[in-house]
Amino acid sequence: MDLRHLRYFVAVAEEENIGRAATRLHISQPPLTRQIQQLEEELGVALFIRTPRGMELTQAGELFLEEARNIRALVEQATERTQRAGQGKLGRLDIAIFGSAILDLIPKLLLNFRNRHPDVKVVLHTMTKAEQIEAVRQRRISVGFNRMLEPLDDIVIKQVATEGLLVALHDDHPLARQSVIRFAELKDHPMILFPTGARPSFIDKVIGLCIENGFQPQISQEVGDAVTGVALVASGFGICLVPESATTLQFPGVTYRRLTDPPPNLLVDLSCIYRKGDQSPILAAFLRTVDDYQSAQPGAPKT
Amino acid sequence: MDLRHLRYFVAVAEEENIGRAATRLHISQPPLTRQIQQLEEELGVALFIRTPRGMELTQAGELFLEEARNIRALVEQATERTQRAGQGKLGRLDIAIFGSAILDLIPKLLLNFRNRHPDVKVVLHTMTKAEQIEAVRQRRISVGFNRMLEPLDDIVIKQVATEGLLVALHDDHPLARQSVIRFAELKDHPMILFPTGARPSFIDKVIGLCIENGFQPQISQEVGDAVTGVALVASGFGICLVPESATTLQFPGVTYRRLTDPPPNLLVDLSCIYRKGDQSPILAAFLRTVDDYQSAQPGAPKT
DNA sequence: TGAGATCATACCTAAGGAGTATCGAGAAGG
DNA sequence: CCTTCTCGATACTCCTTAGGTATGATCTCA
Repeated sequence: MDLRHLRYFVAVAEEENIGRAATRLHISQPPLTRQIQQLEEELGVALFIRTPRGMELTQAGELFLEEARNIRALVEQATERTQRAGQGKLGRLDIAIFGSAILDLIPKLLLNFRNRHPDVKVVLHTMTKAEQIEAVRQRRISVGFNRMLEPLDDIVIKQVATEGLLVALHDDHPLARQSVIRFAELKDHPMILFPTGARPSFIDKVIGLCIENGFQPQISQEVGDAVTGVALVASGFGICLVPESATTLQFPGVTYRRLTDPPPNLLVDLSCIYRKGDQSPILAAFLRTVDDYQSAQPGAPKT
Repeated sequence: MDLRHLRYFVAVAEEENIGRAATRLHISQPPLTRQIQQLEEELGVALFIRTPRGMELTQAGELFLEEARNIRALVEQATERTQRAGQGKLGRLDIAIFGSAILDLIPKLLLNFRNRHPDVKVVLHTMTKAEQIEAVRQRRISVGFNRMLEPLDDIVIKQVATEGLLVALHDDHPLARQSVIRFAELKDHPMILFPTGARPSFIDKVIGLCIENGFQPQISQEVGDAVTGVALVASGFGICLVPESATTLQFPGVTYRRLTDPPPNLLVDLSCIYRKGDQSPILAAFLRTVDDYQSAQPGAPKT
């Protein structure tokens, strides 16, 4: 049996007349007669009763008509859904984020993407950098977001944004009286550092900056992520260097101050990674969303 | 697209290797390659990623695999169900019966039929003789049961059984003391007759017999069916001639007596009618059940 | 009885599915 | 590092079979 047989059968059943059905199918009558005979022979069942006035469905034929319509609808739906999936409009996208970096940019990106592709299910996973790389390799996730990534053979790193560094201070902290602060002034103030774990990371950036400015940081506490760090600032544990996006966190008693040093050194990146050679149309659509978002932003990227 | 495409696609998806899939499908590798390409081209979607080790489904491919399996299962189910319908094992059978003649034989026939064809839905309709003939012509019913049918061009009459006549009497009735009764003895005893309405019918048979035996029946009451007639006998309205099968009705105060006259005249038929040329396999199966039932009965048919 | 439908049959053409042979690209192994 | 193996893709041929035209067989209806 063939989908053609079903199409022809439905036409004949609806027209109750082979000639008219043939016209409707844009073929001539004899081949249609033969296709119907063939179908009946294959099923071993009479689907029609031939009358002098045309073709009349048998009971079995009526049943088969229902089924045939069902099948044809299912086929149509399958092609349509598959095409949508092929255009990245239907399916699932697994994204990994790190600790607390979900602060500003990433929620906006996700929102954009979901508006454009409402039928793609976005699943978020929290992973460390090493876990993300492993998960991308094993295809458990399609995209991972992280900072300070180092080049790898099988993984593409796409810079999404660069952010400046701010100092988070308690309102009562002496430096909080200054509207701007030079990095060197941070010397001797107890400092909260993050994240613990995977190297190289934001923590190394901060320590490096301290050494460049001629001092060893006085470590008050090491914590897992920016949220915890800022929470400790609120409790008076010390100061904490954070990326700009952390200002979304408004803790009572915490103020953020800009650093006056020339920016090149004071920038930290946010990038995403994905498997080199990944052809997934959903990934492609997501990366397109990222690009579009960047070009819509004024102070943004360097692709 | 074609069911062949689906079959091939599923095989390749399952084997993850065109060569192996081709072997499984009993074709060679190149045509399979082309069919898959064709399918992808028609859908406008890459279903597989070609790797040096074989074929790997894309996300769209995975979706399409599900759909394809669905469709194939549905096709299989459709052919199977249609074949069963063609053998009269699946579907619906509309049967008409008259008034109260459902007394003995018909329930047994229906029970037999339902045991053999559990997936055929039997729908019973109560109709008069004329309604049955009309309904058979219009195909609202497939079979009708009735008595004393007269030949028609477009309808087949199949005799199902012949039954003798009995007299239903009240226990107190003088004739009830005799173990057997001659028909002529019924003279002058008030008689309940049925059915009213459509002619010719059982009532005419009874009146005919009275006249043959030299008397006009003394009509006490005309009623619609045997059940009502016997109920009136119980209430002392008179005697009532009924077919044998009415003995299933056991009313308090009612006894049945055999008539001693030679039988040929005292027989009444039960027949079924169906449309001449009706090819329905369900009808055929039902008629087969009737035949089998008759040949299983000792004192039965004359086909 | 003849005209008009309707489905079935006979025969031809050509589209396309399947086969064989072969290529090209990676992966594996000495 | 080069050979060999595996896998999918391509080129070309063959033959099945869907579709076309012409015609036949029935039945209805005027």
